[in-house]
Amino acid sequence: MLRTKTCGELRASDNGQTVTVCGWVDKYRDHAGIVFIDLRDRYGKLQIKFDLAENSEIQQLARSLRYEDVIQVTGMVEPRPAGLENPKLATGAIEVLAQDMTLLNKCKTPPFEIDSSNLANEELRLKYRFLDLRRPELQELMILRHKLCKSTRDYFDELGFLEIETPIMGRSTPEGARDYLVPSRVHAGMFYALPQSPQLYKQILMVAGYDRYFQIARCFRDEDLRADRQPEFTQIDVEMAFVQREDILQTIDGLIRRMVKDLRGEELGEIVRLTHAEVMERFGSDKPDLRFGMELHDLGDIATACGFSVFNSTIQNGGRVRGLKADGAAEKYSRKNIDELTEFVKNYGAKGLAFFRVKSATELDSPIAKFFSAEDQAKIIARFDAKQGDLLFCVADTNKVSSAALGALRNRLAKELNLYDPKTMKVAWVLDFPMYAWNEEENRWEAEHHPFCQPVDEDIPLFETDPGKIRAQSYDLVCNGYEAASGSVRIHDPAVQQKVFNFIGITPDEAESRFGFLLDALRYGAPPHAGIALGLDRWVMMFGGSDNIRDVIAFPKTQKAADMMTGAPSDVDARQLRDLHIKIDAPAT
RNA sequence: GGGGCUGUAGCUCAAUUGGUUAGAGCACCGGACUGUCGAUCCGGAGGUUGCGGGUUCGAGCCCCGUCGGCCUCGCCA
Repeated sequence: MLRTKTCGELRASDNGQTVTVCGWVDKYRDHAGIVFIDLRDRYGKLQIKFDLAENSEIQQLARSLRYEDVIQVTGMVEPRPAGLENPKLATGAIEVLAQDMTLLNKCKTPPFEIDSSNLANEELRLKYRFLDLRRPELQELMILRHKLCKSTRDYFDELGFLEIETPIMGRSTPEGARDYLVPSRVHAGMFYALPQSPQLYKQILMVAGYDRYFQIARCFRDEDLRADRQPEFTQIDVEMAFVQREDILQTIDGLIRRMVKDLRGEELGEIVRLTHAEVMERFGSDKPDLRFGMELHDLGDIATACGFSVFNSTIQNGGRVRGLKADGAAEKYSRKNIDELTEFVKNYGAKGLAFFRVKSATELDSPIAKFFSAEDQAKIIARFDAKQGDLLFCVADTNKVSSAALGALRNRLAKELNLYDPKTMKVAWVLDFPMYAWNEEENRWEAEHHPFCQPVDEDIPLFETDPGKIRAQSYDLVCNGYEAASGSVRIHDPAVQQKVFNFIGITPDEAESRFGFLLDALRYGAPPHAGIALGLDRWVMMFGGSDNIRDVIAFPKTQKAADMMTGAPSDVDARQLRDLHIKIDAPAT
């Protein structure tokens, strides 16, 4: 070992010890006769003192140190003079008087300063990820991620789960996200697909008798990125046999409580259970942020009879008029601000955004107030339980658009109005998702969750009459506006599975060719089983208070799925392509 | 595929209505300084304004194209 102590662990009780520490020069303060170096490693920072009177050779070397040089220092732990302790540092009560120093490696002048208070642009930081990862804030997130994995493994191990790895190179199956493909050298023209999730493997593990499985599994989806989506990401993947929905919910409740306990030392509050229909109605989103209220209200009855043609025609056409209330925000939002919000909701398909400032307990102030009778104005105010100074927003549109627009508006307003403490976590289950959704473009029914999800038994007759009403035995766990986990009871009857494939337009031949191995497995004594997968990266974000998934992944990709550090993806040798029987047919640039 | 924001010194930013030699802080280099901790003080060097075209007497600023980054809609069983 090149060191006897780390930079974060020395305290006043270590006074008098001779120690050897290693680390990076975080700061240097050169006073000629005395030089201070703040030495940094991932455990903390430590002040090293170089005193001319003690050793002039080391002193001269110390004066040449620059940011991010790597040094090894041997010296004596000393108390700092009274009044000169640094309360900002855990090691601030002491310093190390250097007796010997080795410059282990010089650092080129860094392209940006390792300083979270003045961040360089992200593109540059991603290119020099090895420098950005030195920031204590990112190191904290990596540590948090490790702890979350450890907590997960401990929890499942204690419950008798087995962590089993599944292949990265698998078979491409239809449905779902676009696959990342790996060409086969041995089988010309054939491809492996990277897993979008280990879904089929874990179900087959259930058939194989591994009734409690989990895996911290890398997943790949070739779709466009978002602030919370990377092309490769990590799931805590779970599956259990001989269980019902309730068993999964309770098992995962336990996991979340364990994580909160282990990472924050806190007891998590209630994990409420809501239905999909309820959250769409109350929050306009299937992943509502429950840290604040600001629920949606329906104005359909008032809209039908009011004098505002936009409202009553929307209702006549089968649409909805709904709205939400921003408490006391009437004066906080100028007409210009509201115009911006109007543009904002247009992104979600809304044609406009009606607003009312509440003038009194019975009167509204708005460009469209004249279309509403005194009676209607009072009704609207009562519906929102509004008071003077509140600001009301309404969207008149299809059910889907009004939900999307108001759901997004709700999140935006809450953020702007600081309606919640970003550190709190509000976790809830969303149950009873619809099983299928009609795909307008492809003119067919599509699985909302995935094709292996078991319908609610009593809804099965609806296949013949009203498939859109069939509820799935699926469940999402939402936290702070993120979809944090998603799962379902699976189909274990091959006949039901065949029926579902058929319903979503996969012919028996196709099902047999694409999913034959699963159907076959189901025919060989498949136990009833259910499972779920948690988005590990998102949980780290939530625990770490980050709103950017790149912060919680050591080597993330940019929005165009590129790695700025390594330059991936890249072209390859002609030889490699020849081996893989591949000819490039890219559009000319 | 669509919408929005963005690119000026190594970094973070500024630069009036299109107008002189594109500035500041930090970093870097040199010097001073024995108790600093965002050290301080003095001095210096540092620019293809992402790239390509256009308009103009004159472009960091306007126009067209292009490349990269970020947010977002679609997409993400």
